[in-house]
Amino acid sequence: MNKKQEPLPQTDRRRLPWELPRFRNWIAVARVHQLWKKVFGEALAPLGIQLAHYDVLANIAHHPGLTQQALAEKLLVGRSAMSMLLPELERRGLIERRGDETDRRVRRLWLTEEGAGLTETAMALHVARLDAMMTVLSDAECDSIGEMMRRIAASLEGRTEPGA
Amino acid sequence: MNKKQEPLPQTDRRRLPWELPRFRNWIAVARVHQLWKKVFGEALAPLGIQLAHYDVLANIAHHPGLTQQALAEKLLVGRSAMSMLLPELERRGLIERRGDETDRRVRRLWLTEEGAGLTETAMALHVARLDAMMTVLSDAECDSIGEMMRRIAASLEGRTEPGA
DNA sequence: TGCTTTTTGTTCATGCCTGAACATACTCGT
DNA sequence: ACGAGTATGTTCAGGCATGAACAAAAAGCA
Repeated sequence: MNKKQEPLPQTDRRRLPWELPRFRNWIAVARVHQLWKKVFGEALAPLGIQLAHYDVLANIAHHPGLTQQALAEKLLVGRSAMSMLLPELERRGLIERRGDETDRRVRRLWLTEEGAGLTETAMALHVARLDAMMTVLSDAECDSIGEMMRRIAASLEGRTEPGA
Repeated sequence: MNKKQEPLPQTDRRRLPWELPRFRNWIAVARVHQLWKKVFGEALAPLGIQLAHYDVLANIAHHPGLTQQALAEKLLVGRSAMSMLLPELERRGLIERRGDETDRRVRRLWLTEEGAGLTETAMALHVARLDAMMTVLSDAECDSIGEMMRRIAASLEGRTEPGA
């Protein structure tokens, strides 16, 4: 209507939320998480596994014998994702799936010896990279982030403190 | 070798990093971000768009006329992702791609009137949801998260402070 | 000017994830 | 013991991402 090169007045920049603190701060969180996934994913490549594989292996290491369902919940993905991912890890000899003896529906997950070794290496790498990333924070700052994030997670999952 | 039900001694839990503060704290960050994507993605569904679409629209609103390349960098994705996503948004009449007059390689991105309206609605929803999520934080806490995250992002991107 | 290098965007094969539909197996009430 | 309801895992079609190969256009340089 008015100018030719800029077809619309476009959204009024002063109305945009980029200047709201909460908005800007959240953008920073999202950006860091995305960057981290990129960086750590690349660091993991020499080990021959990907981020999704690592998450699976690390969780089995932490909770040996857990079911596919429980693993999917921990990873915040659907069960079908596990049905597609796990056979590959099993084929590579990193994990073992064996049926539960009392409930023949479930398949419980265990690391093989090779899988446990790889997982330990990968987790050491994980910790090293995290330490490197967090050199810009003091221990207290890092802890305060964790504490606040756990508070937010509780609120997001609907489980607000019983006292409220 | 030893027991039958648990084939391996499994990784020694005391050696696992889940008890390291930095590890645990980072897990919380990752979890919150994933939860948020789930929650906000569902909130966006009634508007007929998905998270990836919203990110595109909001960034065009913030930087009207930016190129596909610049947009991809802001979103931390490859250029090809834009080549596949944008035609759909264009077909739905939400954005407009027009060639630059002086550089005939680039295609600059603009919101249509309809796209601008939808984006404004979606961003209002975004802000509302963020406010709801962050009620468990004080303004100062929220700001401190943002400040620390920007510090981490700078370190991750390799651009440490010139003073160091 | 003319050649090489770089930049921008597209296409294609591939991969992980989703959500619905399904088969199997357990559970609970009667 | 039986049947309805529920839970676990698998399959499949579809969607968004990647990364390499490609075409077109611009920029650098002799």
